[in-house]
Amino acid sequence: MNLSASISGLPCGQQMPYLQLLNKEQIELLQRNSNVVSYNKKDIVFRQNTRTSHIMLMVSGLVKIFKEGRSERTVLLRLATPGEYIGMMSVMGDQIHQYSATAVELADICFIDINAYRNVLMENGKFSLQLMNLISKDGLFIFNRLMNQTHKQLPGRIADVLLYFAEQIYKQPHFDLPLTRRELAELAGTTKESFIRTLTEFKNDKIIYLDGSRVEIISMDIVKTLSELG
Amino acid sequence: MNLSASISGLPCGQQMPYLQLLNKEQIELLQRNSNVVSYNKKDIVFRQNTRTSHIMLMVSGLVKIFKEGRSERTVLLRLATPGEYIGMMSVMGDQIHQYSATAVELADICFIDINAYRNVLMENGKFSLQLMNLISKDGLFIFNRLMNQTHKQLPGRIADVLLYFAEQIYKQPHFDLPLTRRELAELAGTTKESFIRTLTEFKNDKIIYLDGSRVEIISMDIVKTLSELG
DNA sequence: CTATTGAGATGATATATATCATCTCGCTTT
DNA sequence: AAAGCGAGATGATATATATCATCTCAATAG
Repeated sequence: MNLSASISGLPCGQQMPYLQLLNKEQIELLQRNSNVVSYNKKDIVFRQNTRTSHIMLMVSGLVKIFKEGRSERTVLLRLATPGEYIGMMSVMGDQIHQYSATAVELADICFIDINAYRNVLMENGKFSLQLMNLISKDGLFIFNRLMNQTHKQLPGRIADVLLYFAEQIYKQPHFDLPLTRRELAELAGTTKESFIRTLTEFKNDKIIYLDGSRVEIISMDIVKTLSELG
Repeated sequence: MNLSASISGLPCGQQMPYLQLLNKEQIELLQRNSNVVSYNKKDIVFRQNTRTSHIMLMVSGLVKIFKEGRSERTVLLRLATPGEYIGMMSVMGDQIHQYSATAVELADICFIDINAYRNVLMENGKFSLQLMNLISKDGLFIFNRLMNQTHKQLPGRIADVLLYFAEQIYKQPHFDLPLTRRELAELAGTTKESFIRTLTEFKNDKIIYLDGSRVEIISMDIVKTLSELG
């Protein structure tokens, strides 16, 4: 855990999904066994191949989840936003983190003791089923992203990245990219150079407005078509 | 559901994972609400984009799970063997099958009523946690496969396919491939031609013995090295 | 205040692998 | 028995994108 991360006594508050399915005792149990940790930009939250220690829930900020391979090859799987669990699949799977996470911007993350959480799961079937639903959806999502990477070519993948920010992260067609070109390339499954080139083409073709990290999608239709045609 | 599939009255028997965590009533509830269906080679078990209807558990045989894209592009995700659930992530996720499944060889599959199964999950926390563990592992597995496809080049991916059969499916270095070259290519994320070429190179380099569908891995070390180097 | 570093950008070139075109062989169909 | 068909195999060619090489510019460091 990074030294610059600071521990605050705040409870996890309202960010936990399906909180309404828990009773008072269960909520209190979780709150007694959780605390919020703040991470500065670029701080490491957890590292691939380390043991899982807590359930982690995003309270605020933005965190990138990525898989690091030998020799620089890293794949950016997704960005996590407030209200999302991170590393849940590894916690529930084989207890070893299968990917790493670092803060993209100032982020507060709620750490919940695994045993307390498991106890709640054990005695609350509805909550448990909903968590299963979340894990499954999360799996299917990353899944689709990787499938697209494998079988779409560049323009389609770049379009996917733009749609990801517009639809999933910022929920509007104008936004500032929170990542470097290199990271964006890792998200699209390509190289920095190829990413830049293709994005520049989009700009020249007036599909998007582009200035530094500022992006404005001019023709959402064309972006969607590019994504669909692959 | 395919016409040539025949329904037998047999219960799912001993194939269900973590059966020992269930009590007598729970086992009986599941057995009353399940039946085994047989599928012949090439029969469709379920089709992508259809609604999920049952929990499905492999009793015997071999089934391929794949994603079909427009224009022939299909990706073979994995093969399912006895004791494995199929389509579980979709059932627990958004209730729409995200991929298709067909029998590769004669297969018996146990269909369990979703509601009965959910009831058991709701009242049995330990069983529920184990299922979460299975779903998570399944997700992590397919992840790794797709990641490898995205970031390894051909020889590494072909080596992965050989290791998949040797280690996961048949658990021995000599086996008969149950799939056509085209399907194997879909499993490796490449084309039939490229797959054949690379496999032939392996043969010429005496890394494997190859005759039709018969494969014998001569140098497991080299195959593993190829897989690791990507 | 100069020097260094890293991000962004763009052109030239290399290369892995897809695509296209055949050919054979065994099997099913008529 | 002839004809058609799909799987496997192999060569020739095309092409998307990675790689390598520069250049600029702004930010950070000494």
